[in-house]
Amino acid sequence: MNKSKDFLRAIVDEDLKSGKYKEIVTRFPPEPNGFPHIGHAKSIYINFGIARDFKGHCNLRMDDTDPSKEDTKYVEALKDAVQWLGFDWGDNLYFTSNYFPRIYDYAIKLIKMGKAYVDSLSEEEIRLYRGTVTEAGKRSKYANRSIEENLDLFERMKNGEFKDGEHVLRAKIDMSAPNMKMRDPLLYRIRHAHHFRTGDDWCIYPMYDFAHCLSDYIEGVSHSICTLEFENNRAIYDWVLDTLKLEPPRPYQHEFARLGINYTVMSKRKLLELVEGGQVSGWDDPRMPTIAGYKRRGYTPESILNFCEQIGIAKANSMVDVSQLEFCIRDDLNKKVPRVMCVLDPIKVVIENYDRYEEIDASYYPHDVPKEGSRKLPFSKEIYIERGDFMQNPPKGYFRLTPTQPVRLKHAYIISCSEVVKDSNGNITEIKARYYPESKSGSDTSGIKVKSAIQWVSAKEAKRVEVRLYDRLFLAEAPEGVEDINPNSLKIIKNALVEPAVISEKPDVRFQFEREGYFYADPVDYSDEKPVFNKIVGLKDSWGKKAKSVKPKPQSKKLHVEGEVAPMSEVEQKLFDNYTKNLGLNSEISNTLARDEQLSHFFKEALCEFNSPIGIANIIANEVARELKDKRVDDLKFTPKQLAQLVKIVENGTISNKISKQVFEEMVKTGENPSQIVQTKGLVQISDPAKIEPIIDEIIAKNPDNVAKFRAGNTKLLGFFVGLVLKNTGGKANPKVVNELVAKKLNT
RNA sequence: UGGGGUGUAGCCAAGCGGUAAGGCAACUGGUUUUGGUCCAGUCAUUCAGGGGUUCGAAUCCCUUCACCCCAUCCA
Repeated sequence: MNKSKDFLRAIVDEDLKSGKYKEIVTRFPPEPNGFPHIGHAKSIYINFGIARDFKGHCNLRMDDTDPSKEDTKYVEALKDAVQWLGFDWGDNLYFTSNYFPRIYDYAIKLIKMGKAYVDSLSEEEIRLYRGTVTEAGKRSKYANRSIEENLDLFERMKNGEFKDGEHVLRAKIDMSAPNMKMRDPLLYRIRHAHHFRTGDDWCIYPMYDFAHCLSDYIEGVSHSICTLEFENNRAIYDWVLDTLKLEPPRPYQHEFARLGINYTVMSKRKLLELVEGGQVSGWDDPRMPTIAGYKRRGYTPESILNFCEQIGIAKANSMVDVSQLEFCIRDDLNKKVPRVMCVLDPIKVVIENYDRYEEIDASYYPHDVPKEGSRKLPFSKEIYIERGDFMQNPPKGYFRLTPTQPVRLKHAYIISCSEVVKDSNGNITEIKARYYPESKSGSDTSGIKVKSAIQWVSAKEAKRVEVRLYDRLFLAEAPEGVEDINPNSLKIIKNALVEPAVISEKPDVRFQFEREGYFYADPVDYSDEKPVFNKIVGLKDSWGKKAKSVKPKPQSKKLHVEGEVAPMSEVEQKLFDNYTKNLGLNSEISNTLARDEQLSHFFKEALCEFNSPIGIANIIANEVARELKDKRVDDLKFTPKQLAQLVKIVENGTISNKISKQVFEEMVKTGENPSQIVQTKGLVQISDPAKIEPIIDEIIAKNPDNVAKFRAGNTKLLGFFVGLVLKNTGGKANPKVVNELVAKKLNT
């Protein structure tokens, strides 16, 4: 119930409450230049999910401002992905190219405002003029063209009078801005290319930074959610919208960390490399982290959505473990999918004492899956079992068939091994076995206990199928490129054997091959003549894990280097010395104050009002410093004098230190006098034990569990009780007194 | 290096001055005709490091460190 919201939802919630927006509008804005991957799924889930949760809507917008890379086939793939994941954009499918005329008009407006100019520097020069991260850039000599000239040139750019690269339109912002993105960003470039939607109507195209914010605005988007690498672009986003003085409400950009999953790559470039290099069969290769890949592999949309839900949304760059995804698909399929039997690596078993043929009625689902359904399972003298399910010299803990250990054939009888037939090389070619007639599944009266039940298929009735086993595409946890590729990521088994029910089923159905994993009929290569199954994911395998030796993970202890602190100036040093030697401040506080001119000045003034250096210094170095982080002293609503008064009433015991923070907050907001605030809010400290004790008694009575825990030695809980008492008194109880009383009462 | 961000367990991730949520992974044990599922339990004396403020700090202040993003006429 009390589920915590992610930071984006918290922002949306706030914006709705404050009345900033009437309706929440988000958008999923991919560039149609490649196939969507699971990172897009996260973005889709966030944008459509937030819209759904707040009863707004989400637009699907193709960000098609670069005609050289985009294509209709990608817009189809993108639409497919959104639909497959179960989201609906309704009528809200848009293209940035729809807005080209309006974006052009906005550009004209900027030119007329003197905020944009046509630059005729070469590409090379523009880069040079931009400067570097540490050096300011310099403005182009074309920046001071007249508005008329700019208008004329821009129109002629649009009319196709110039070649690619001859001119660009740039925003006139600041060539020395510390944010590189703000150094007169390009707004339009000339590109004589055929656009897949607007054809040859345009030969100038807006850049992302100009088109995106305006498209959002045009569509009435409220929250423009994108990934972290656009943080620096937010300044332009705001600049364009603000400079144009567009009628509110306008959209704001918020960034989250893109999805990374280990043992795979997620960038379009690297994905394309795999496709073009032939490392995979295409964008929909079941090993690809593309939506098309997962779809073909047999992942369900529910499992992907659930994965997106589980990984959360935050701003920390992170890499999610694939096992989290694998859990999601197993978890989903476990509840849904029929169990059938398949033998991947067959070895023949001849049941010497069985000469009949029967069809066993076998349930598709285990007892714990509440679904109905069964099929006829043919059983006969000759069957196949998995080669790995028999061992002549088994290790300890082996549960399957051995010369001395019987095993159950799932849904059928218990058998035991009577003879092992080998070829001249010593390889096992056949197992002779005997069955126990009274051990039939469901009516077992044999009394034989087995440790395991294994899958099998009847030799005559079994069907041959191709099974494709997939492993991770890369060997490295954070692969760089093809050099890290896993050469064994695909293993094809041409002649696996399945029970007949498997291929009589209709396509697009998933199975669990019992004890093996989940499988999906390949939607591309499957045919009646040649059935092909993709392994979606294996079952958890605690035996296989145990059998393999587990490698211990090396744990490195974090080492830390102490960095160098910048030296103080002479003035600062003098102040510092004065603070420590004459006023008795500790070095940390002295340091903070001495190094900040605003703080030291504030301190000096406050001291004139009330001479308590330590008290005043503490609150300035802590609380005032916080307020001054994004403000200047002149913008503060309270004065040094008022601050000194605050310290005074703390020191004379009128209010507690805790309450002083509350009073301070109020001073920040209103600039009122501290004593006034204390009076109107009734914040005077309660130190009388007689008033506090009954509250403590009540709380102790209400929390017997925690009292017991405390008495059992969990002394951390003292804070819990103190907190409750303080909460109960509105923070007014004297915490020192409360601490003492609580400790006393709990210990008796 | 200037600017913008981020550091909570092996991996994600809540937390916003008062008992360190949850999921994955891992590990016990139980159930089981899947070595699956399910169930019960274990798994952070501590939040990148160091200091400070406070009765009390993952949360506030100072400082150091590490990592990511920005110098495409890509998005």
